[in-house]
Amino acid sequence: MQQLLQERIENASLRPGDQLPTENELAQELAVNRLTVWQAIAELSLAGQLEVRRAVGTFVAPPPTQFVVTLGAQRSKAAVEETTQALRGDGRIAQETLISSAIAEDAQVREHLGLPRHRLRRVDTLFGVDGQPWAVNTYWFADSRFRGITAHLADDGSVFRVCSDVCGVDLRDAWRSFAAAAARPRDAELLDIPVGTPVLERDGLNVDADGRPTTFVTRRLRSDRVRFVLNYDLDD
Amino acid sequence: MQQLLQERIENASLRPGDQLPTENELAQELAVNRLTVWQAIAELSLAGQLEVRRAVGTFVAPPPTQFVVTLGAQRSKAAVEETTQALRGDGRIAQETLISSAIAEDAQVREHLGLPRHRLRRVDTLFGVDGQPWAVNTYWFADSRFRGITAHLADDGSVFRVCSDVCGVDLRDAWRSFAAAAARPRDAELLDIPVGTPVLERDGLNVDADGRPTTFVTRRLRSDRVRFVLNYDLDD
DNA sequence: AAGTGGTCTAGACCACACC
DNA sequence: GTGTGGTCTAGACCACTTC
Repeated sequence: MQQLLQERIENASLRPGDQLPTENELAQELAVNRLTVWQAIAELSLAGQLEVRRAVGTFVAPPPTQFVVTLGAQRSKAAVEETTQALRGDGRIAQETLISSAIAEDAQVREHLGLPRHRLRRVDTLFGVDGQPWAVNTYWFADSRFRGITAHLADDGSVFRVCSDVCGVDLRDAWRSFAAAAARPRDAELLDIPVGTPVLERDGLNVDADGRPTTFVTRRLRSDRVRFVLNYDLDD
Repeated sequence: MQQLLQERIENASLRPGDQLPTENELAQELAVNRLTVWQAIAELSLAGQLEVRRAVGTFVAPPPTQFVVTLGAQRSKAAVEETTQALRGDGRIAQETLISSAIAEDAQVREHLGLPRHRLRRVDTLFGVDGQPWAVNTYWFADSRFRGITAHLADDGSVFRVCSDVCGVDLRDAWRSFAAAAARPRDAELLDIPVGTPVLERDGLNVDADGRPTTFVTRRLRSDRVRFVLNYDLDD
């Protein structure tokens, strides 16, 4: 029934922005319970096909308009922070605010960083653009190397900027990885999206000027906001 | 209540693989309705934190073990099909099967391909590894350039292989883009996942030997299966 | 105040995995 | 057969937006 309802809604040839009948109307027309209608709509909403505005109505969602971040394919320097730069060039205001900073432990991060004897610090931040939440970031690094960084981050939450300007450590990218994931309850709250909504997870390892692994970063970006592009050089 | 329930489950210090109490037990213990329990579990399941085995029980999901596909950062030739190659090197059997092939239209695809006067063909395939579904692929190209391709695809669903071996067109990558998306009902059915589950969407434009845009490809990959890595050269 | 979606209860039946 | 999760109904109350 739920599936049938979804197909009906899909095939109703509605255009983006169109409003659906209310849940009560749909329930009556199709002779099903309103909860059933609600569940069908909730699924399509999670799938990004419908936009539910509480106390207003349910609408066909417009296709997402994502901001495109171009990845440096060849550069190794200065690729760090390219998102912020690109946004600035687009006339937007990017801001990173500190959420938490604490000593923590994670086996996988340790493996990436390769610092068996160091205490690790985990710093969480929220990245926003024009006042809207875009990403939750988690930074990992040896506490000893950036001692006292938390105080600075309270003023300026941009971790890489503090690493560079305050601590004098120049970072460059070693690698980055991309995957899709579901928003966990904590992500969901910070990003203002329902639990389970897709997020784009971008992990990365940064090394210092001597090539030693220094920071490991996980960003979880709202999938409706960002897309990454990798351009290939065609003149080989 | 639902949120409270989720927090309880999260903080219950359960290890991956542990089984939760049954829905009836949870409902009774917490004095809520079983439907409420079910909804809370369904959300955490969508978020990838729980694994529900129908008629068996609900378990704490193990962290995903994703296959890592390394992106060529510098190459422009032969990067096409690198996933298949990497899988083969890993001893896995990759297979692509034709789902549909038809003349179709899409404004955005047309913009990418830049072929205003050609009829476009859309080919859909399912990419599987070791018998498991991994991705749904959608290929777009000028029908005239690959006329009669459908018959060949019925035998060998690997579109790029047919383009090269049968049609004699050598493709290379111009760009690729990465985003997270939610599985639509059709994706969900083919990939054997619930609607709304995160998928990794990888679009790409391929050009022929002369650099002319030739095929546009969208892959939607199961997020629990694949992750892409971009390595940076460090010797500059 | 009226109407919308969000959540919850109580109860029922079903499909499925496992023994 | 037994117990699991999956779905559905009927009815209720709530929070929120809009007028």
